[in-house]
Amino acid sequence: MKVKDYASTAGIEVFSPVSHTLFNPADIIQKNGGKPPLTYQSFLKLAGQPLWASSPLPVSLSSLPPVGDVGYFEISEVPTVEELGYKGYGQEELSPFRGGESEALKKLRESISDKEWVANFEKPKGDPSAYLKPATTVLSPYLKFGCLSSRYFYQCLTDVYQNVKKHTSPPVSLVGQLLWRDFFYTVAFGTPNFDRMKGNRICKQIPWSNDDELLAAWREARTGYPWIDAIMVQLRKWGWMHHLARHCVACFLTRGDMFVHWEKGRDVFDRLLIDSDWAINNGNWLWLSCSSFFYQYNRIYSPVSFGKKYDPNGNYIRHFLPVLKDMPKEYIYEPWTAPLTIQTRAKCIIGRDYPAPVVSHDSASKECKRKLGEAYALNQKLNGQVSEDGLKNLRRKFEGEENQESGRRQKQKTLTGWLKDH
DNA sequence: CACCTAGTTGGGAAC
DNA sequence: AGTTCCCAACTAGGT
Repeated sequence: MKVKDYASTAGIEVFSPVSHTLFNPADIIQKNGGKPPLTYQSFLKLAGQPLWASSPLPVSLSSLPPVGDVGYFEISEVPTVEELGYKGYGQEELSPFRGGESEALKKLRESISDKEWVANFEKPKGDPSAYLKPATTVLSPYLKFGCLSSRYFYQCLTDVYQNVKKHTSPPVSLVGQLLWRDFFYTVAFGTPNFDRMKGNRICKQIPWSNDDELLAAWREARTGYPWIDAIMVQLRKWGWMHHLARHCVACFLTRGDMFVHWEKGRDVFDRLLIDSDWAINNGNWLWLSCSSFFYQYNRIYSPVSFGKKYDPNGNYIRHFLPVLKDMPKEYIYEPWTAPLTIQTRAKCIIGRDYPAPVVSHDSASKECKRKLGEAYALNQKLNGQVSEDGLKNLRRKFEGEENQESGRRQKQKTLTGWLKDH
């Protein structure tokens, strides 16, 4: 199919009529003076409405290329799972998600058929422990492989929004999720060495440890923290887990507990996720490791309480870690605290049937915070980001706000507390 | 009905 | 899109 034919059929601009993304990253970067926007909000402002979105969806294409017409390349056989290096996987180990465009469109229609659900969608409010019916659309693998067009998805969502009274907005809405995807594509496209720490101007330089033992325990789902290990089993078996579940394990590997380099975790996700996408995967590892975009390194996901608040009974853990299925719910998130009689009754002795924790979250997370604090201070010094004058300005601004608010507030915030929010 | 106590909930601040 | 601690406010039930 010729680009011009498609464009005239679709009634859209001749430039980039077909694309993997909603916007052209180069356009956004150009609008921003040559540098990619580094916050979602600034990205939204630059992006605006996509030009093609006001046109009706193309209902048919004038022509399709003959099967096998791929220009200079020969079509080769689709490699088998074994040929791709995934040996020893039984049928029950395979992802429950089927591939292909038909499946993608079926899933899309199912997802948008509940208009109220679409209108009220708010990420990250979904339940990461929901596995019978995931809290999100699970359309990411189809977007990644091009089985589903992000532009078509966008227009379908716009149609739903037009037929409801009110709907959520970016960043939390469903359209907001597509925009997150374009945000990461744009930054990734415009940032040299985006996929590594060294030579990457937006990445904090942090002296991550090189502990292969800890990395292996994380990768192989034997950290001793059932919430973490269950997520890693879901990753291995399904190739997909909920957004917040990914947050928990990424935080645990890097800045939360193990202090292992985010590039190592990135490689594992890249290999095992069925939706792994270079820009989005690297972007999220930069985010979760507090290397870029997000810098609140004190906010650490608890490997115990985070999952518990969604799934107090531990059903998710019981499903993905059957060895713990008879552990009483009082101990299932911290089985090493269960008395031996309970462990015996649950047929799960810690240290024999299921590992003891490889790190103590309490001390490990404190140590991580300390190291991040040091690394941040060093980065600041090296980059000269906060000069003496800059600090004075911040102090003046803080005192100004404090005076304005002191009338209606009894307690005073400290300067350090305030600085963290600004 | 006043008063007490234990337990729960919600918001703010520190880390 | 963090967790924990603390305290005020509130509830339920008992005396």
